[in-house]
Amino acid sequence: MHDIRMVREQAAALRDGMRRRGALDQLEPVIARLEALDRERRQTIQTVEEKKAARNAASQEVGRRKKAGEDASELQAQTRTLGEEIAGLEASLTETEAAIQKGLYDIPNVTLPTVPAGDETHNTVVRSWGTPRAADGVKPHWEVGEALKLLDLPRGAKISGSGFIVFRSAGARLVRALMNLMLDLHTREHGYEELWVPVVVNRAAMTGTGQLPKFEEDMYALTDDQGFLIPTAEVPVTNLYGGEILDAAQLPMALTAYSPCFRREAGAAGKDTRGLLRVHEFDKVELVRYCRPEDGAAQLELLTGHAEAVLQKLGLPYRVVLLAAGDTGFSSAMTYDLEVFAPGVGKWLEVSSCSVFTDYQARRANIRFRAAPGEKPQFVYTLNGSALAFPRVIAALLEHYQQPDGSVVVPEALRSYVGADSLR
RNA sequence: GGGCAGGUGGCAGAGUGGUUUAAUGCACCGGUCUUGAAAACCGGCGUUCCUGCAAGGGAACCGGGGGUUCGAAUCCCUCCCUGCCCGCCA
Repeated sequence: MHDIRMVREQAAALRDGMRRRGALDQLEPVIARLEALDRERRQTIQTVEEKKAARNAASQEVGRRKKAGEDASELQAQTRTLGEEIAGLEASLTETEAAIQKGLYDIPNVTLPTVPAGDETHNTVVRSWGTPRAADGVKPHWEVGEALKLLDLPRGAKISGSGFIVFRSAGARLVRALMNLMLDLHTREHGYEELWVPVVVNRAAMTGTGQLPKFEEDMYALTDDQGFLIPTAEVPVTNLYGGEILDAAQLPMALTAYSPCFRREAGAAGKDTRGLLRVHEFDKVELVRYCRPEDGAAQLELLTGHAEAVLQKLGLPYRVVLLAAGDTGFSSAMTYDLEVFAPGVGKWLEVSSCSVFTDYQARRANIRFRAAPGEKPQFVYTLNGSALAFPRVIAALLEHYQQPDGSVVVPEALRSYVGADSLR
């Protein structure tokens, strides 16, 4: 969420940001309305506060007279009228502020200057690592997975629905191995604190990271109780310090958590539905960082490197894509996608999305820090990235390391975790 | 799920309708004193919003929301959370 002051004082930069996302035409009415609402709000506040000051003074006078045994009924009646006027003005103020809030929720973050303008055709590959394997003869992961009895897709669909995966035997162990490999790497070598968090969160948390109110239809909601299943550990982890003021010494903060992730994928029916490419429940290790504003860009490079390190450990060829403004997520100011090559399906698969949100999320979740004692609190910058999402990594492993005899070689770094050199 | 007790500033902790601009202590910051430090003393000590070039002025905030009243931390309703007891349970 933007500060209304952004609309008031930096309207040109805001409009330019929306233009770079290709969203200005759509959002211009929202911005114009916000400008009007802001003027209206401030005017109402002035009036209401004058009346409140008058009421406060009058009420005190009533108290004084009563104490002195004098009559105050006339003054009381006047003050009552004042109170009624205040109530009316405050009701309209509440409406105005709700409208402002709603408008602000509709405006995405402004991307950093280094982000190319335009739609996804302007995404740029900034670097790549490893050599993609030639596609010939490589079977798609769902075929290998079923042949080696690592996956049981039909039974997953039976007990839960399509898009819910059952892993079994070495496949199940592979999931656990990936979790341990990634968490060990991030905690031991990258300095992250490990968290284990609830997968059910409340509406406030979902709003803090920006999933709500705009993307409610993509979330699984509990019916008998309030609450949502998290679509990513970003939600509980980023909101961990919501409403708090941190000490400067705590920054940068680096947190990591494994969690299952639940996504309805509304509107994505029929797209990449085979195998592990797009599922409703999957596992992921997430990285979250909080930092000072001046460190935002550097911290994004650092975080992206931590996600890349997992792919390098696994020996999977990948590329780093800088998303253009129009393809950058709603709350994000700059995003790198990590795409791993899966020769069986012949596609680059997105296994991570690393973003810096500037103060956009922090303002929503109200996460601040005090740079020095006595200074005013300011919003932190938040960052996050998957490192990594499991299913597509598993798909890439089953395809990239596939052998002519149908077996799959386990990459070195994973062997002690899986307890085998190859899956056969 | 039922009952009881609570939720006040960074922390502790007063305050049950009107000089409360929320006492007091601790912590923290500045100063005096000191060679330096400690102690002592003096001063400061929150967040948000509106207004103003500024100095300043004003408003709101005692778990959230609503109500009663001229006036609410204080009374009422409701929700949330914490602790304890009972019940249930992996």
